[in-house]
Amino acid sequence: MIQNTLNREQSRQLLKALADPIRLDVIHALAQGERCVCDLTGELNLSQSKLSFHLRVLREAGLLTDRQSGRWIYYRLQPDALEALEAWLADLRLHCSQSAAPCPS
Amino acid sequence: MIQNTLNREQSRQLLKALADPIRLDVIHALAQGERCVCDLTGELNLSQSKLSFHLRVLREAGLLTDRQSGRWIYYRLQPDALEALEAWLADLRLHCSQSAAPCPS
DNA sequence: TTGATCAATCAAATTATGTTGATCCAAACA
DNA sequence: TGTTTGGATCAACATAATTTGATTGATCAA
Repeated sequence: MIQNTLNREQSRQLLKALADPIRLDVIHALAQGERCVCDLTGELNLSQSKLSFHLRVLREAGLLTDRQSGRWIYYRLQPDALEALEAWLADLRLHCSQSAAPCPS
Repeated sequence: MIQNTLNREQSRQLLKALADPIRLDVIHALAQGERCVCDLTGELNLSQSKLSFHLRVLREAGLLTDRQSGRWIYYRLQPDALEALEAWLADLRLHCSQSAAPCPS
C-alpha cells in the first residue's frame, strides 16, 4: 500500500476484509500494538485454524503485515492502509450534498 | 448517526454495507450528489429490485437518507456516517505500531 | 535424531448474502 | 373511478463466505 489513493477495487477489498466481527476483534486487538498469533488465539478465544483464516484475509487485503521470529509469527496493523481508506471516505463526502434536479429529468 | 464515535457493531454495519461492488457503485454515484432511484437504475444498469435491495442495505446502515417527492424517491449520502467511520479508522492507527514483547510471554 | 509446538492449509459441511421474477402499494393523472 | 408508473417487498433459487477437524511444514529443545 504505497500510494494514498485507492481505486474502487482496492477500497472494496479493504472494506470487505474489515466487515466481519471476528476480523474486527483482531483489528481492535492489533490497534493496541503488535501481537503474536499464539497470544491472539488466547486473547480472542479462537481456534487456531479459524484465526489463521481471518489473519490471512486481513493480510491479503493489505491491512496487516507479519514477521517471523523463531517459531512465532507476529502481526501488526498497517496504518497506511487505514489512512488510505480514510482518504477515500473523505473524498466521498466532498460533493455529496448537492440536491438532485427534480424528476422527470 | 448523531454521535461521532462508533462502537464495534456500528462500524461493522457500515463496513459490511460498503463492502459490495454494486453498493460501491451506488455510493460513488451518490458522491456526486443526490439521485432519484429511477436515474440510478439507468445510470448503473441495474434491475429495479436489485437496486432497491442494495439501497435498503445502505439506508439501514445509516449511509443514505431518502426523501419522497411526488412519486419519486431521492437518495443521498449521509456524510456524518462517512465521517464517523473516518474517525473510527483514525483511532485504530494511534497506537498500532507498538512492538510485541517476545514470546514466550 | 526424536518429539513437541506454532502456525498455515485443505476439503467437506454449514451459514450468510445476493439475485430473480412476481406481486403489492401509493401517487399521479386521465 | 380506472390505469399507469415508481419503487418496495417477498419467496425461491444461486452463489459466496465461514467453520471445522485433520494434515502438513518448520522450528526448537531434549
